[in-house]
Amino acid sequence: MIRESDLSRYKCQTCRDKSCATEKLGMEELNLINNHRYISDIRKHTNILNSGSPISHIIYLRSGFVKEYIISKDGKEQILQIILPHTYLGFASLFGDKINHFLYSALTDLKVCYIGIEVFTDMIKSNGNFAFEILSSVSRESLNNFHRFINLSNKKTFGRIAEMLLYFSRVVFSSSNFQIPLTRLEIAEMVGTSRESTGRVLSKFNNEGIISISGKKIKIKDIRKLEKISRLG
Amino acid sequence: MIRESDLSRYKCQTCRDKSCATEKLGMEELNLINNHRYISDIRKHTNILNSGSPISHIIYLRSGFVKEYIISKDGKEQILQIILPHTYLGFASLFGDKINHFLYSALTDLKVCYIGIEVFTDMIKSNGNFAFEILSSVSRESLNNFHRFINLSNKKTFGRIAEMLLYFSRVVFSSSNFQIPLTRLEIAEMVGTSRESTGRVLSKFNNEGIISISGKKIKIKDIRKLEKISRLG
DNA sequence: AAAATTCTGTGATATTTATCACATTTTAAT
DNA sequence: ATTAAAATGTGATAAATATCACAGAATTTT
Repeated sequence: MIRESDLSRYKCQTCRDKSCATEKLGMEELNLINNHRYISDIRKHTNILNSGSPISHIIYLRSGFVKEYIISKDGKEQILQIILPHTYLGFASLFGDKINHFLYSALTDLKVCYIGIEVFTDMIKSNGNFAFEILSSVSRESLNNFHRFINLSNKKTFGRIAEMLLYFSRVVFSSSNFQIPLTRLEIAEMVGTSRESTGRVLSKFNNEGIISISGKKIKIKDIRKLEKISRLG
Repeated sequence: MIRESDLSRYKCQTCRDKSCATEKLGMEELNLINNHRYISDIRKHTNILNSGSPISHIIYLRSGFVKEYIISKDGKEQILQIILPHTYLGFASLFGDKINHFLYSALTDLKVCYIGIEVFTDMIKSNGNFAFEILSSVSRESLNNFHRFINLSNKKTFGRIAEMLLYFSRVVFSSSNFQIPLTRLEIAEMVGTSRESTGRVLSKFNNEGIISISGKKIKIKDIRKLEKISRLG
């Protein structure tokens, strides 16, 4: 781990405009963060945070994708969301009991920054506007997650897979052509079906010309049809 | 609707200690709220807020129960949570787009207070500690909801009904003996099954001596067994 | 108190989807 | 390059649960 304040590259200013919660921060505050962070590279498949561990740092994801998940009592993984670049990790837990409630694992190689939580808690208490911004972003995000989850749970397998494809195409990659960083089993864990069903539905979509898929490379060919399937539930 | 500041009963002080988000407020702030609220009585089955409407007031629930729900594209209701007395309604939406995202309907007769949202936004911006309190309470609550939801979705019908019973017994009524303010259909909408399955499972629990049920009156007789069923999924 | 509406229970049936078992392919490790 | 391990596809089967149809209760309205 490298003390970032010594380096000239990767200043926080570089990340500020990427629509993260800190985009409304002033220069002084940005410098404060800049002086209290550590950068780190994390390799694919590494476990980042464990459930139940106390939180000492917020993790800012500079590049790469992370899965947030839990393990249910019967040992199955349930993926809750994919954390995207220029987003924070573990923010929501910060204001509750300061215990991390989920598991995080790197889906790809990552570049991250660790920022001590005191930096944030101090700024929140001293800067009302910043507090309000954070409050907005936390509640918006949790509302989004909740909605996505409700949506999923009202759908049958076909609708779920369709929605997952739209999610990756729109939210994660902003492209109809992408390489999904998940195995079939992980997709299943994300939408709440079995590995086999996931594969079957994906093949069916492929045969019907809705998508073309080869391994993890996916191309969405008929987004209207996919939207329709997703709507039907 | 009655301007409450004219009355001496029902001052905000009365509600302060009921473990709501405002329990850490000072006297001045409490008075501010006190001077900017309206009380209202709402009858059972009344719709309180519609999805999509802009939020102008936070609603503090002084007594009674409210269901928070959405209507999915195929017209089915999905109950998200039961709002308990001495809790706020619509708080989470306040900090995002200020649009209400859910539907709210009175399960029982209610006593509520309407408080203009500016009162809260002003206090948040001027009082960092209050902002932090609100932040904590909002994220804790949304985390709870999320967890409850994830838990449910990992279970089969038996487990879901068991969990629902435990939820009412522990969280809502703090008693093993209660009258559930929901129809069978609403229970089904809450746990994500069909009306018929709900009834069947409830009868089965009754026949096995785990609960005794007659209409909406429920008594939990074997909580250990219920917990076990809920755990198994 | 009667009528109307809503709610509930029950059996039969259809649908959906998980599970199992095994062959094949792909990816990672030595 | 070879071996080992992980991931994927496919058919057969079983399990879970929704749906339908209707009768009887309970609740609300007039």
